Amino acid sequence: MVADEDKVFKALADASRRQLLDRLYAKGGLTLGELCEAHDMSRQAVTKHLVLLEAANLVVTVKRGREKLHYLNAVPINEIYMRWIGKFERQRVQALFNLKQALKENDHEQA
Amino acid sequence: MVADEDKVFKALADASRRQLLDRLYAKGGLTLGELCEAHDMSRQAVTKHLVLLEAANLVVTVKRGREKLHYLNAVPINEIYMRWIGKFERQRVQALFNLKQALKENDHEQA
DNA sequence: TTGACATGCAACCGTTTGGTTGCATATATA
DNA sequence: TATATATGCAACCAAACGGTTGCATGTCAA
Repeated sequence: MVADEDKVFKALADASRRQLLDRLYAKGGLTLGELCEAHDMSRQAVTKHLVLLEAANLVVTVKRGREKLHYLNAVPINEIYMRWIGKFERQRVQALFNLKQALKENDHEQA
Repeated sequence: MVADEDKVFKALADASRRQLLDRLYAKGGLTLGELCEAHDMSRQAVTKHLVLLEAANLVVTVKRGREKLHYLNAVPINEIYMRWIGKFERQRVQALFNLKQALKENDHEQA
């Protein structure tokens, strides 16, 4: 589970891969060739990115004849949100308050 | 803005850095030394991680004497959620539906 | 069957990353 | 002032990353 989480974070760490997800968000079922068209790199580079996205379960594929259709799977993103980002988000206002409070206390200590 | 987004994603890509954020979430105002205690690496390694977290604006620091106090800043996480993850999250159910639909259509084509 | 098309696999390569060690600097305290 | 403590800076290194090129495999269509 934690290993999967790490895969997802690492998969999201690259701008090209986030772009691929954006494209699959806009339109599912694209082939490798179609995904390559919009990216300024070799087909093999795109393939490598897609392999990582698949490993992180962010992309699901279906083979149709000699083509491979790609679909976005947002579930892992949801999971990360639920068990990680949401925690910070829910505490955002509180954390800001704590920070300001700490800075204020620090001011007093230095004064 | 996009460059910042990239910094945040890259900062979150490392498990050690996420751990540091977790610790600062649990308790703010920790010094570098205190942050090092729980991690099985050299102080300088932790420093490097904190530098990246600061550059991504995920951690804010205050110097107090010879100590440096670290605080979590969840704002960038919130921004990423707002303008990136939320998009996918909102479409999650719809995307699953689309995927199933596509698989069904694919079945029909192959049959 | 033959040729074109879509994808897969593997070797290679420069750069970035995550870590180390050694030394320098700044601050607190006896 | 002298010494211990907390942090900063820089050089170095192995491994991972993001990309390339070349070739192999599988599938459609004439």
